[in-house]
Amino acid sequence: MLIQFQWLHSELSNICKSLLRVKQLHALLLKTHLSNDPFYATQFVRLYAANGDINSAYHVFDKSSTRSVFLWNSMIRAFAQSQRFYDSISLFRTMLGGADIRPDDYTYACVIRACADNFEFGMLRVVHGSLVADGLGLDPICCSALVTAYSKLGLVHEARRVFDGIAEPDLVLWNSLISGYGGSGLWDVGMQMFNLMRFVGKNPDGFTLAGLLVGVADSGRLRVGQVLHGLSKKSGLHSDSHVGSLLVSMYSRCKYMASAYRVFCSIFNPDLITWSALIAGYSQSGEYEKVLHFLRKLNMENTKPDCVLIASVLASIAQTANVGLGCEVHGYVLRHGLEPDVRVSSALIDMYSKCGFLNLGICVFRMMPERNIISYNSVILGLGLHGCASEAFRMLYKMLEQRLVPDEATFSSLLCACCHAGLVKDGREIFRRMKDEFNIKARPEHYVYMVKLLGSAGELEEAYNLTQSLLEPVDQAILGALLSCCNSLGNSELAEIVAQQLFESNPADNVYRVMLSNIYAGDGRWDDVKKLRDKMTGGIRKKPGLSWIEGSYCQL
DNA sequence: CGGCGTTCAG
Repeated sequence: MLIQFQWLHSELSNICKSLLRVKQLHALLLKTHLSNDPFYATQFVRLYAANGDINSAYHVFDKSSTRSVFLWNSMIRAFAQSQRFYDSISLFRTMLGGADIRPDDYTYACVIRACADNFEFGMLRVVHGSLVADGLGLDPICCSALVTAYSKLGLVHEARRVFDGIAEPDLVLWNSLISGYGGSGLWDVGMQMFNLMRFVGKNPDGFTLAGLLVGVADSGRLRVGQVLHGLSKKSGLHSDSHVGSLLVSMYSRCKYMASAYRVFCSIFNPDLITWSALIAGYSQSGEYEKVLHFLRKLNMENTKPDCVLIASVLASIAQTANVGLGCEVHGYVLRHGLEPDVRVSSALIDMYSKCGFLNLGICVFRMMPERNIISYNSVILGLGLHGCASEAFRMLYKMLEQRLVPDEATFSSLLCACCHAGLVKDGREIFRRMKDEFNIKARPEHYVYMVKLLGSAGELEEAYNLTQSLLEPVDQAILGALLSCCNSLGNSELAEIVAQQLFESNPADNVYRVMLSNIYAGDGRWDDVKKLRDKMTGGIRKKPGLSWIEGSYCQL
């Protein structure tokens, strides 16, 4: 018997990756007098959960007569990590209700994280109150979990209040707050906290720099990013894989691909995420041939692209309308079973419809096991771009039936559909519903579509009134769209007014002067053309346009 | 058994 237990111990300490093996070991344990030992129960809860059998995990927990804190914590964590938030919370409540055992810092850390992951603000408040009542209000682990959770829910001020309650925050707590500011777009406050942290004598680690870099990369502040780059070099943290990836990503988002590549090269053994950051950078900067080049290089390293990388490669293929390549990637997706992934499928839909193969995009959409708002938006945009406005609207209603909430991009696609089909009435109506019914504030892109829609229907006055109802400064894209409508309708009086507004906000840009000059020319007002041309200094040379489509004309 | 950081799709 003893030999068997030693053997069991060593099996348990190995990572048990087979559910069958776990079941065999468990059956063996049940035959012994140790089956009631909370230590073994805890081990099996974890093993079952790690192998995806949450029901068996709960069975073990449920049948245990003596339950240690470890056992409770493991079960709560198992539920939380299997996306069963309500089961994990109800177990936590049971624990609170029972008199014999109290949650400890481990329990709270897990529950707090689960609340944040599920955006359960009300529950987070309850948990926070409860941990204070349990005397853990100043516990460093609970506090850093709270700081992260509040920040994730967009309540950085709450996070700050927790932080300020601690007399001597440890490094993790500093890092949590700094990441919280970074993730909430307040990178400058994050930098202030960072300086304060160094002032009180704490040395930053990789987490600190990563937290700062996330915010700086999002805001595209190249100078600050460069300072952080220097700082990470000085402390030897640039070789940290997370910091390295973030530096690549930061330079990529600033469109500084040469620097991004230099950082990439300085990383000893770049992982898939670092590669993806670089390749995504080339994709977003429009250097599409580099995307393929590095994809091939990655292939030679014997590393397989994952869903995230495939999605960004597909986005760059969509931009170049290279459907042959898109099909190759689709083949890769099918061979590796990546099609069920919403990110991959949404990117495929977009790629096919931007390449001119709407039907193939719709096929992918129909095959999807689960669809989210992005999948619907992709297919709505595809339909709209191909002039199928009524199908686009039908898709909106299907999406609403699935209880998905449309966002700004949904309405952008619908307005695009109305523009392509010339549906002025439906465009006006959906624009109104977006604001009144769905409480979405119209963004510049929505106004651009509305102006185009009204302008192309000859409703110039209504389009002009719409732009004048906006707060100053009006986005140039909106006024530019209006000016372009004036051009096609030959209305030089309104064009003058609109162009004047554009010149005031952006005196250096000659694009709109050229447009106005063309409108004058169309009216035969050559004196005005000359006056305008004289005001233009510097280059007014047009960049040559490039366009190509591969294979779009073959019928499938 | 724990608290902080990395790539992506419309």
